[in-house]
Amino acid sequence: MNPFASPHDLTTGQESVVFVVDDDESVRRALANLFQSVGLEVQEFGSAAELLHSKLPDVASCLVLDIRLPGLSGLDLQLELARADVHIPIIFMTGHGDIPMSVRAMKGGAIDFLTKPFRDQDMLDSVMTAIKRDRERREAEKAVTGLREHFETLTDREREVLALVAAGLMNKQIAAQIGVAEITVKIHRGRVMKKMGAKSLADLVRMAEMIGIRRR
Amino acid sequence: MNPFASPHDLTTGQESVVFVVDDDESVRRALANLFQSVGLEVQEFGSAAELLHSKLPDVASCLVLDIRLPGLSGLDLQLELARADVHIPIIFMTGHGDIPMSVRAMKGGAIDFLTKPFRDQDMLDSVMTAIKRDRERREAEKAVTGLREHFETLTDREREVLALVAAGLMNKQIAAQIGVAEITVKIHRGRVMKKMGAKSLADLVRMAEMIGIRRR
DNA sequence: GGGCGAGAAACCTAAGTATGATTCCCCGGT
DNA sequence: ACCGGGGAATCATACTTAGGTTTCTCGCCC
Repeated sequence: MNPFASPHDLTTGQESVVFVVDDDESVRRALANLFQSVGLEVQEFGSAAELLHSKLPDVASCLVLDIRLPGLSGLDLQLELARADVHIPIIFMTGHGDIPMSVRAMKGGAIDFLTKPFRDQDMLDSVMTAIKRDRERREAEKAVTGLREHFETLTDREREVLALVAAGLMNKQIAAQIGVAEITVKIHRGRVMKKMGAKSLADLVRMAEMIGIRRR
Repeated sequence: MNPFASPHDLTTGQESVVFVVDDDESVRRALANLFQSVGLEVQEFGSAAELLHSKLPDVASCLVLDIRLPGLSGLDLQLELARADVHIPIIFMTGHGDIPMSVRAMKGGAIDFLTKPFRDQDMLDSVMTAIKRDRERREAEKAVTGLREHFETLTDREREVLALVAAGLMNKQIAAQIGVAEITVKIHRGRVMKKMGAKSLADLVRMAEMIGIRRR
């Protein structure tokens, strides 16, 4: 073992993990070696259940799955993850797949569907693409989550005002619409800006867009 | 022929066309009948070149392609269309395809990849999905195009001011940044609002987002 | 009592409009 | 080559409206 080994991905300069799910240990080992050779961290699983029951680290990652697995198949696992709202990119491998399978996998959002035997480089390319996509998705998600947290701290009235402000109404119009004095709208509005951490109205409008606020 | 035949899709209530590209005329006729039976308009082509050289109508539509075609293959055509920035949804059919082909097609954005023989209903489902997606894409595109047209009428200065306004700067800050008096900024700003047809600052910010305006 | 909503008064800043004027530059006509 | 017009940018003055903050006061309800 290399004492200088790092948990960080030397290729991308950021932490990332590849989850390998295959019932054949020799295949898992071979893939693990391949990924480790380019500085990627690897976790191995022998079945879909094993992966579903483990707690996945919160870093950019991807799944490398055999289609045929004991218990849940790779495609079943893909469906389960989607149902659980887990959007980790998936790369499928198969020795005996068919076209409908590959189409189903790709429609389900898979990054790639490789037929064995495949070239190591093809697998690496797909994994790199997958991890890059996951990193981007995580960043986007993080931004929205942060906004939503701030949004949670708003009172009902403040949310109402936010929606109308984002819709472009003037304070007096908002006041008429919700039946309060204009000064009250100003106070709510000021609180909304502070709570949301918006530095300008433009900022606030963009935030409202991101968390999908619209007037009913 | 039904004298009450309409150019409008009876199923979706909106005009739409299916382009069928296959070198086998009997296949084309069969597909055309299938699509017409549910009220879809159909145009047939014997080769990729035929389709590329014809002017496609500007309505929600999709492509049904055989992978194997004389001249450009279905996959080549997909690539050509993407290069030409034509984003019409594609459904592939094949009698002798393989997994890498289907994966390539799906990665290229295909809606589906059907192996012959397929059930009529599967084809219809895919076509309906494709047309729905195209209609949505067209609507989104139309909105952005309209905005861009308005944006084109702005002078350089006005665009500069728009970018800074959308970034949330105050008039005085914008004035300092571009080295003019605050009153001048106000004038530009007013013109921007008028030319863009924005009814409020919130409106303008959303427009700027849509056409991808950001401060350098 | 404390959080929340509402609001009055006072005050200040920011934004928007109207009018008029100046300068620069390009374009077309003579 | 000379002249006039028009668009664009700039700015001043003068006002009006909108937005925002602070302080204090109520009323409500858990």
